[in-house]
Amino acid sequence: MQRQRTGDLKLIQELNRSIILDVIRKKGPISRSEIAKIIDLSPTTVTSAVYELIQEGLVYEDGVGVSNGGRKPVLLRFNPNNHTIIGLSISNSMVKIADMNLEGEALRKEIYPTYQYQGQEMVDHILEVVEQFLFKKADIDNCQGISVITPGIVDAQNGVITYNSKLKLYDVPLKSLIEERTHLPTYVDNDANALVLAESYFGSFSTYKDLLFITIGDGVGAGMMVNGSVFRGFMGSSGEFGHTTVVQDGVRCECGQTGCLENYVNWPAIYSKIVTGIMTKGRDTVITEMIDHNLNNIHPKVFVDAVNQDDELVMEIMEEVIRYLSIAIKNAVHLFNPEVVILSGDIIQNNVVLLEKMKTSVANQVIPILQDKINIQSTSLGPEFELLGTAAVIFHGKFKFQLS
Amino acid sequence: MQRQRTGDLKLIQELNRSIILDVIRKKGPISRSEIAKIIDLSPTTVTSAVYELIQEGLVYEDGVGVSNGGRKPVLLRFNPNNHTIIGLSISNSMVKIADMNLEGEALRKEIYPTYQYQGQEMVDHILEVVEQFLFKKADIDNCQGISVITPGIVDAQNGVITYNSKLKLYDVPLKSLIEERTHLPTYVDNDANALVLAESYFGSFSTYKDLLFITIGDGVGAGMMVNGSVFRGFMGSSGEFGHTTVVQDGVRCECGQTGCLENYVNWPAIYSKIVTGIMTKGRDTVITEMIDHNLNNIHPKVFVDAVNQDDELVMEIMEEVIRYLSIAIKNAVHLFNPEVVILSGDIIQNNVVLLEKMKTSVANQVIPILQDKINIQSTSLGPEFELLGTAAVIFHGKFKFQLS
DNA sequence: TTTGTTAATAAAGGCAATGGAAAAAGATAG
DNA sequence: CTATCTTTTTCCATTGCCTTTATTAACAAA
Repeated sequence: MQRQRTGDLKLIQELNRSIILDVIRKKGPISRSEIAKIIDLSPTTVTSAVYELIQEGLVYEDGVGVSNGGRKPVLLRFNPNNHTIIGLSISNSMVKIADMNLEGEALRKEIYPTYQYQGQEMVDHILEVVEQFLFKKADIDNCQGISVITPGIVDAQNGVITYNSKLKLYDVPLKSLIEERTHLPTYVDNDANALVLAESYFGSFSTYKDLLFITIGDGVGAGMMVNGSVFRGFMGSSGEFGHTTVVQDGVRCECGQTGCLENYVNWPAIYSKIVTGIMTKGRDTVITEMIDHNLNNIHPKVFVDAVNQDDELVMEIMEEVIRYLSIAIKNAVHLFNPEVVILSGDIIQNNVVLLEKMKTSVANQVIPILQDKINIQSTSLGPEFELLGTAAVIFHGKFKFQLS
Repeated sequence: MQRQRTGDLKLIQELNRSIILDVIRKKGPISRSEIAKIIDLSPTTVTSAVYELIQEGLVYEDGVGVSNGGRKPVLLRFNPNNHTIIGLSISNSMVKIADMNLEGEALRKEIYPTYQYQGQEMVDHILEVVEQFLFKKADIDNCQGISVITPGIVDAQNGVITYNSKLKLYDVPLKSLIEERTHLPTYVDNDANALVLAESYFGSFSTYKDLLFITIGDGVGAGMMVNGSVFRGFMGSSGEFGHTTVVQDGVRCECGQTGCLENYVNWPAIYSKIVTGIMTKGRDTVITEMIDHNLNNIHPKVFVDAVNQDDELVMEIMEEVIRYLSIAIKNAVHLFNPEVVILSGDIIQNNVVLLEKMKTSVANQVIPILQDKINIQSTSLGPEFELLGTAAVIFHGKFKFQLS
């Protein structure tokens, strides 16, 4: 049993600073006195906390506001540019590394393919990328640390990649490996967990406290935010959403089971259905033109475009995806009752039709009382979502007060 | 957005007191100096905190321990008997009310049938029961409050029963209704949520921080403990585990869907399968003797006894229950990764066979890395589990430090 | 110019934890 | 049995953070 943190004076201060910084980030520009009113702290305390935050370079004064009948308020803003963070996103196909500010805006970014590396080769590749990147970095001083996110099961506490079958990474202590080489504090987390944090810090869902975040790509994963903090599960393997059973005695999955959601809705599944439609069944579809008769050109974007053109074949395929996905989402909603379900992945981007149909489908399947509360949205993170994920993890670890 | 609590000296004290009380409860009898060592607080702080706890009657000194080479330590114990709590458990068939100490041991207990009451009649019945019970109670002074638990969707924050279809209770503000009449602080919570708390406070699972608690009775519900605190979901409707889809196009459920878990594994389903086996199919089973040829005598205990006698018909039925339940549990485990899944309900009690088979079945269905970590146990709460549930809710609300 | 209001800061006081010293109560070596 | 060392608990002065109560700054309205 990990020891719980006890209370001392430092704890009060940390907590209050964290709350004040949060208010400035979310509601800035804002005056000291308004902060005091909002969170019910004495003006004096706010003043001294803000002084510290300004010293640390996290906050700056930015002119004055309009008077409410007396002295004009001095407006405070969050300053994301005084500290940098290094984000590293590992996916099956590539390694992205970037130097960012505290809002996840990239100052410099590099992308490397994974060269089909697996196991130790992959680990070496990652370490090499980090070292090379740091070598070119001017000021290490303001760097708050390195944040690594990856699919698979991660022990975030110890910074170990426990299990990633596609990259063949088993019990890789990435945190210590990177810290040894760089001497920078390093965080390692699961990608879906990081993305749900990012939605909360940088996205449109900052006011929500119970989120279910679902990514659909080569695999299907989920991240959960519960009572305002990421839920990782006992071994850090929560969110194995892709292996929800949606068909009894369905197709075999590499996990050893049959009928796993993943095999019905991930991109390879959709891709192969499109190909089958075109080649085997000789179906007429707008895709044939869009890809210039080259099947290798079928990418998620093509799928979405076809949906938006109301293509018959693609709509059929999408209906099937929705059918399976909505069963799994429905079950998760019954267990979790999140305030919003956020979908992400290439086939979701700009796909309003899918979102609407999904919402209807889920609403039709849940218990009556939840029916009109179902809220399914697309991710608000934009194209650099992985980087925002890494930034969120480090921001959370460094600047957010947590008891445990 | 509900305002977050800011830090002051009172917060520190509350936190430390709560931690110290917890240590004494779980590890007592224990000396002041050992507490200081365990939680890394200064001995001085422990002494003064313990002084307060003794003043409040929550802790008492109980003799001295063996010396470790110096002065003998004074041993401290948790004193559950100086405060009382009133627990009220509402189920579909009865209302239980009891006067208890802080460990959930009943001093006085009364059980009323529900008389098929529904809606307002039921509410009046509950209020009547509470008033009558309080009327006979000698010392109201030490009473910490009233705790009500009930199936269905509950807004625990505001103490409102949002939705209970069987008792036809919709948006009943029970907390205010009871507080108006009794002037005692009242807590209202969902039964499964309360039971998972009880497992953590009074059961064998106090060291676990991520629990999934499943009740099987007339309905099927789930309570979840996440990072050491109960997870209620956005509207308080988390844990609607009974409406997980386990069969496509299965039997119709009263929720409007088909194939809900509930209809395959709850007691009415099992009961009707037994009756069908005996009456329609003329199956030979030990049950016929056990119930003296009267079908009304078929109770969950009979089912369990038959299982333990390896009765063919009953084993078939149980295998079916396990098949459906394990699908749902498997999905939940993938999403949640709880440290342990706790099963409760009449058909689970003393049913080691079911537990073992369930464990095997779930383990065979989860992703490889989880296979040997699957931990499924029977509830440790004993026959008065509802009362322990009510006690846990009030104990948690009154004596457990929480930030939010 | 006077008066009233809002914003920010300064000084003093309250309070919880802490570290050091001391008291209480034994253990142990000789 | 005495002197010394340990362990446990408590007392006291100190530290540090928040709050209350002025005080100053800056402005609006009359």
